Formats: sequence, C-alpha cells, structure tokens
Amino acid sequence: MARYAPAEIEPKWQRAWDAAGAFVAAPDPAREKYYVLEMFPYPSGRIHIGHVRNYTMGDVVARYKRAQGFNVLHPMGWDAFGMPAENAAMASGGHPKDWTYGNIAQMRDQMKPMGLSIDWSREFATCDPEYYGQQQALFLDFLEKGLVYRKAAVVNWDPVDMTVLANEQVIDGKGWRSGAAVERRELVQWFFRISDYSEELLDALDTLDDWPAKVKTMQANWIGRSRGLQFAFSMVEEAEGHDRIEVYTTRPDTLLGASFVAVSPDHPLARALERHDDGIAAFNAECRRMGTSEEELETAEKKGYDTGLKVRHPFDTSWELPVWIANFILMDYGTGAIFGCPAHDPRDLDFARKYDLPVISTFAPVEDDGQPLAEDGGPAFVPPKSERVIYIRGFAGETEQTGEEAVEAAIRFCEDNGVGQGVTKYRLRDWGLSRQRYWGCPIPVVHCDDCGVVPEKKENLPVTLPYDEDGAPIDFSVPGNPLDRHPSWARTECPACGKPARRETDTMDTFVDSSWYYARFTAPRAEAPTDPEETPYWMNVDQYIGGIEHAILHLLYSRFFARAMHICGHLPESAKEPFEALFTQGMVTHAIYQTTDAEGRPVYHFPDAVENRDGRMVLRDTGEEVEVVPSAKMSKSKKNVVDPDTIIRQYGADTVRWFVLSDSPPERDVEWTAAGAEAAHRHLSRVYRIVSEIAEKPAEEGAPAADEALLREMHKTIHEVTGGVESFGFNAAIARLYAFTNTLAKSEAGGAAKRQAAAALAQLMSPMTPHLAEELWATLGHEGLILDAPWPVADAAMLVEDEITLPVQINGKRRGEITVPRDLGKEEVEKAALESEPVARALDGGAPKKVIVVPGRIVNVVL
RNA sequence: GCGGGCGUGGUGGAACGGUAGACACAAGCGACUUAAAAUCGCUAGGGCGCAUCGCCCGUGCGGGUUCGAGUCCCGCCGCCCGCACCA
Repeated sequence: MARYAPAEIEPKWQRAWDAAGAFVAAPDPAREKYYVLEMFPYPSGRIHIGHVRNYTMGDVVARYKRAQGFNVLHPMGWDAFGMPAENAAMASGGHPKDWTYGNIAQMRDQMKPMGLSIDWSREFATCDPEYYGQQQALFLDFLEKGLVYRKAAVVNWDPVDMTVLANEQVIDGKGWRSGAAVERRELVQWFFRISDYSEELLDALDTLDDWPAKVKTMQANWIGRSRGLQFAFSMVEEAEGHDRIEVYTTRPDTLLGASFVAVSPDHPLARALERHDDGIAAFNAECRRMGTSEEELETAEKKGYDTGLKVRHPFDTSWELPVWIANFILMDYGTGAIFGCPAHDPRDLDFARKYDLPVISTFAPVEDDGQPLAEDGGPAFVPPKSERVIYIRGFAGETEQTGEEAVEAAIRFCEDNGVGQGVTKYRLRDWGLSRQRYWGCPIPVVHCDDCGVVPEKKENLPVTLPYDEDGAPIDFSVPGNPLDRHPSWARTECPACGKPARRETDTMDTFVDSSWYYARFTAPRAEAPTDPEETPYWMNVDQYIGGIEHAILHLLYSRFFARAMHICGHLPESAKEPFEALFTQGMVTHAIYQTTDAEGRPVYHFPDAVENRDGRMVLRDTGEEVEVVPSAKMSKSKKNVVDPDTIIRQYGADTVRWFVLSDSPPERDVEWTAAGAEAAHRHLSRVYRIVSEIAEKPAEEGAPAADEALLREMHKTIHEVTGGVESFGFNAAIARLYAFTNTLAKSEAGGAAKRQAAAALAQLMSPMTPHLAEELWATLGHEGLILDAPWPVADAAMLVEDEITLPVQINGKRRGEITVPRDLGKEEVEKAALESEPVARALDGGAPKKVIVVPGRIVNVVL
C-alpha cells in the first residue's frame, strides 16, 4: 500500500485548485458572501510560525464557509511601509524598496506551499504606488471634509543623528543608535480628528456583538469618557499674565481635600516662568529629557518644583494652595493642570509625602465609622465610585453616599455657586500621522510662500517616493530625512498659483496604511480608493483574525477610517463598523535551551542542536545538559525559533496546519514542540492508512448494530466538529476527530458504513488538512474536488441516545451513577437515585434533607 | 504606574455553575519481528486502606457565595499584551 507522501500530494492538489481558479473571488448577487481576513503581515523577510497559525485559522474559516455554500473572499497583502526597511538600509546598505519587495517575494514563496485558499489575484503591498496613491486621494478628501488639520506637537529628537525617534527607539532617555540624550522638540504636524468621534466610537462598541468583550473594554478605557468639573483657581498674585489656573477634575467631591495645584512642565504658565527662573528652567529641561511616552511619564519617579506662587481655594479665599510644576501631569489631558488630593489619589499621596504637603481626607470607609485612612501613613483611600462612603469634609449631597452621587452633587453645587462647569471629557487624543521618514506614504500637500499649505491636485497623484538621488539609489547612511535633503524631489509648483513651491516631506504613519486595506481588498485595482459596485457587495469583513496586540490602536483607527471614508462617499453607511466579528489569537511559543558560559552569561542553542538522552536535554555535540525554559515567546536572539519552511519540507503543510490548530485553544499561546509535530504527522499517516484500507475493501453491509454504532458516532462527530469550527474551538474539533479516527479504526461495521464514515472524516478534516482530505476523497472514489462538496449535516435523530448515565452526588461529591431512560421524569430519576447502592447505604433507612435533580445532568442528594 | 488578560497531572490542554484531567505528548509494560523501525494493546493526578472495592487531598495563594466552584465574588502572587512615532 502507498505511504502517506505529502511531498507528492500537496503540490498535486494545489495545482488542481489553481487550475480550477478555485479561490478567485467575484461578486455574485445570487449568493451570500463571506469575507474572511487575517491581519496582513509586515514583510520582515521570513514567515514566522505565528503567521502560519494565524493564516491557518483564517483558512479553516474560509474553507468551512465555502463548503457551506458562501461566496468567500479571502485575500492577502503586505503591510509594507515602516521603519525596519529604513533601518536595514542604514545598517547594511541597499534600498528600502528593494529590501521590501525582495522580502515580499520570499514570504509569498513560503506561504504558497501552505495551501491557503487565498485569492492571490487581489494581492497588493501598501508601498505600491497604486495603493498609496489612493491613500493620498483619501487624505485629500479628508482634508476637504475637515477631518485632518495641522498643529504643533512634541517629538523625540536625537541631536546627534538629527532625526525624530520612535518611542521604542528611546532607551533610558537616550537614542538607541547614537546614545545621545533625547530632547523633546515641537514640530507642526498633521492630525486626524479622531477625538471628534470619541463618543460615537465608544457608544458603537455596544453594537459589536461578535467582538471579544476584553477588546471592547480595552477600547472603552482607551477612549476614556469621564464626567468632571472644570474650574479655575484664582492666583493670589498675577504671574506672567496668568491670573488664574484652569483645572479639570473627575473628583470635585474631594475639593475640600485639596493640598496643592500642579501644572505640566509644558503648561503655558510653566513655559512662561522658565524664561526668568533658572530653577524652573532646569526642572522643566530635566522633565523634557524624558521620552514622550505616557508609560515613561507614569513609571518615572514623581518629581515636582515649587514655583512659590499661590492660588486661592474657590470655597475659601483665605485658604491658599501652593502651585507646583510636576513631571507626571500630562499637557494633553484635561487642561494640563490639576489640584492634588493626596488622601484619595496614590500619585498625589506619594507627591505630598515627598514634598511634605498636607494630607486631608474628605471621605472614609463606612465600616470604620468614618475614620480617615491616609493621614497617619496609611494608603490613599480610593474606593470604586459606586461604593458608599462617609463624607467627613463634604459640601454637597448626603453625608453617606456613593462617589458617583457625590461627584454629581458637587458639580451641581459648584455650578450653582459659579465655580466652574460640569463637563464630559475623553482621554482619546487626535491621531498624529506625520512621520519624518522616507519609507512611507508621502503626504500630498505643497507649501507655497504665497498660498500657504495647498493640497496637491488629484490628477497629480500618486506623489511617488523618489528611488534615486543624483542618479544613484538614495544613500541611507547619511543622517536626516532623505526626502528633506533630496536635491529635486520636493521642488514643485504650487497647485493653486503655479509659482515654485515645496512639497511636504513628511510621510504618513503606517497605521494609516492598515486602516483601510480591508476596504481596498474589495476592489484592489479600482481607479478610486474603492468601487461602488464591488465594495458594498463584499463589505463588511465577516471574520477578522489577528493578534491581541492590535486590540486598541489598529482597530480603533480602522473604525475611525471607515467612518471618515463613509463621510467622503467611499464606503456605505453599513460599513462604518467594518469588522463584524473579531477573533484574537495567541502566540506560538517554544522552549529556550540555554547553558551558561564561564562568566555565567546565558548561551542560547537552536532546537536542532539539542537532543533528549534518557529524559535529559543535552547538547548533541558535547553532551552538556541544557536548561529548558518552556513556553517562551519566539525570538531570534534566544534562538528558540522554528522555520515553517523546514517543517513543511519535513512533514508537509497539512501536518503543520494540523499541529498549530491542535492542543491549544486558538486565543491562547501554543507551544511548538518537535514531538507534537511528529505526533501530528503520525496521526495524519494513520488516517491515510485507515482510509486507504477501507477504500480497498468492498462496500458491503455489516452487522446492523456495528453499522449503526459507527454511523451514530459519525453524526455526533459531524455535530461537534461543526460546532467547534463555528466557535473557533479548533483544538476541541481536532480532539473529536482523533476520537472518531480511533472509533473508525476499531469499528466492526461493514464496508459501506465505513466508507461513509471515512468520507465524513475527510470532509470534516478538509478545512484543516485540505490536501490530505482531497487525496482521501479521491481514494474513496468520489468525483470532483472535496473543496466543492457541501459540508456534511448531522442527522438530529442520530444524536439522541435512548438511555443516559447520570452521576449521583452525596453532599456535592460524586458517589455513583445511574443509567435511566433519556426522558424519565424528575420523580422517577430521584427515586432511582435514592435506590442506587451508594445512596441507599449512606441513607441507611433514613430520609435525605434535600434532593436536587438537574434533568439530563446530575442528581445531588443532601444528607 | 495605569488598562486588559491568563494561571488545571511530568507536558500541551478538556470541562452550558453539575462525574476535574476528554483528546494528545512524553513515560512504562506487553504483542508482532531474527532485529530495529513502523504498527497494535494495556497502565497512568497525589496519598491512604481491611485493594476488582472504598476513603482523603487536589485546578497559583488566602477568604467568600452555593445543594454543588477550575468556572461566580473579594484580596494577594506570578506571567503575558497595550500605553498613542514598533508593526
């Protein structure tokens, strides 16, 4: 008998699918469509086993939906702009364009053998001028609708490399390449008005029924709606033209616990003061040496500087509070100034203890009869706002009330007394899209001395990136932005007046590229961003699959973009929420094998260099024992990577696909182990052997009981695997398929029933192991592709058993079981349970206190 | 620091609030074989006992709700993701 030979059957069936044009999608109004999309990859050069898992999951969905009769769209492309290409050009020469397209070619070659049901005719890269030209057209439309504007914003500036740094390039306040201390610099940059949509983006989360709750929670917290009071402290003495400091607080009920006022180092008052005060100038300069990321501000040691200025408390003009500059106040949020209430905010409490400022509690726990907590070295008291507390320094509402009630009462009180207004604010900031880099989509505007900022004419799009400079490919080893220093690229004429003018040399954030690619896939060659005929048919994405790391930014930006594209007429109203269902998958991890060198530093070893000798993991060459760190994120530097290419060559694509789906639930991480891959391969070989044997034998009737038992199992398996695939329970579906394979192997049924069961097995496996499934289908003598066979449907009558076994508990612990007819009444079940041997013995003639019968589930006897 | 998630045998994991450990890996024993590979079968959370049957313990730690908790609630610990210029 022939052996399972994936190296032969996989290319064979891939050719058959290609010849049939099976995956080329075309709109068909007569059929219901289904759009499956996996987050497209960055072309780093090699596909990663994590990609394999991601695309396999999408492929299972695509193939399953296809078998159910849907017109499936399953495209693939490349998120191809971004810093790694420029970094590579700087590090080892070459050009970002060549590097990127070379990587794309390699990765496409690696992906093709996986047998994914992708419509490759729709492939594009975001760095194709045909794509980014349409993105520039979108930008111009957004500009016209007032969805983009310019304002000044701070960036990380590396004074040695003369370049803007990303947050990840700032390490301990220093540039990653130059090591120079990073400065904050202000540049005028473009922003999308996403914050205008805060309320809508927040409220619409409720309509996303098929998104994970955790993603919706994360987005809701990120948008951060808050209700608070905005008011001003008047200054005791005017300074630098400021006679008041405007603050925003979400806890106006703690106003009588105020102990200081603090402003951001970037607050206008702080900036004015630093001009005449060396101490403040030095403090602000120190604050500005920190990176711009919120994380860094929040984790840095809390520091402040007393300006010596004082403000008056709004309720008591004789109560004066000091004004500090503090490094943890964000200029971007609220008004860039706060009042500190140390008793009810851990940060303020740290600050107050450090600088010896008063701590005044305004409320206290109910259970301690209103004893304040923070005064004597205790922690800040910050209960949930829904919890009732006792106000010891309240001024509005009841003495005992919840924080929410108190905040509303305080806002009403303040408004009635002319101290500020209640306002709703959002944490979400506008999206800065300007990047001072080469490898991105050029922002299509022109700066004219006479006309100012002028949009490029649409007929002049795309504004393409220059490849060379004075005839030679651009040299990235020279510091600075190549677009900025290019001798001719930026020189153009003003689209308005025709005079010589200069192009914008900033490019767009790569998040812009990925905020609409899902729409472009519906009409990838259209002469406009989308196509009014094709786009409405395919939109929305029915199932989107990707990593949890994109839970906030990418998904929020895409939701904003879909709205903006709708406003500009590029998407229908119904596409404002472009992703109907979202699934976030886990990572693929792998053990790290490490030894230590003479200095005690870790030395990492590739999995190939390690072998198992009598249960100990040792280096193949030296026999030295290695330490095994399980389930670590794959990383080249730790050498715990596996190359999908190698594995596919060794075992075939179906084995890899089967393995990455089995064992671990898709939303969780899965650990790649050689033994697991080996086992997956053994199983597929076994299925091949079992089905081949069945195909060779005559299709005759068997013993009725054996035939029925096998077919019952088959229908159960169809039911459970279908449910598993529907609910992303791929691991559970695979476990069921293992069990069914065992049943089939041991079955005494006749050839006819076995052929039927084997065909069902092939079909149920076809989304996961499509090549093997085609081979088995043909082996069993079926005409045509299994790809085109309709998904099997379980016969409901075959799923129901006549008798069921119920566990019997005594006091909640399992003590036995009873087998009863399926629809036996509650009383009879109770009777049977009480008569069962363990219960009768425990009761010893007595009566139970209580009997709980959960029909079809369990009986619990309480003694 | 803030927001979100996860934690179950030697390992990956299963389990609508209802028999904890399905299914697999690794391991051990056996069959087949001259032998090996492949294949097939069996054992298997820990402990105890008057051992074909029964008891106790057990889902990161400590409490709680419930007839019943891996699952729900509160408080810890550890790890992972995000924090707006990484993609």
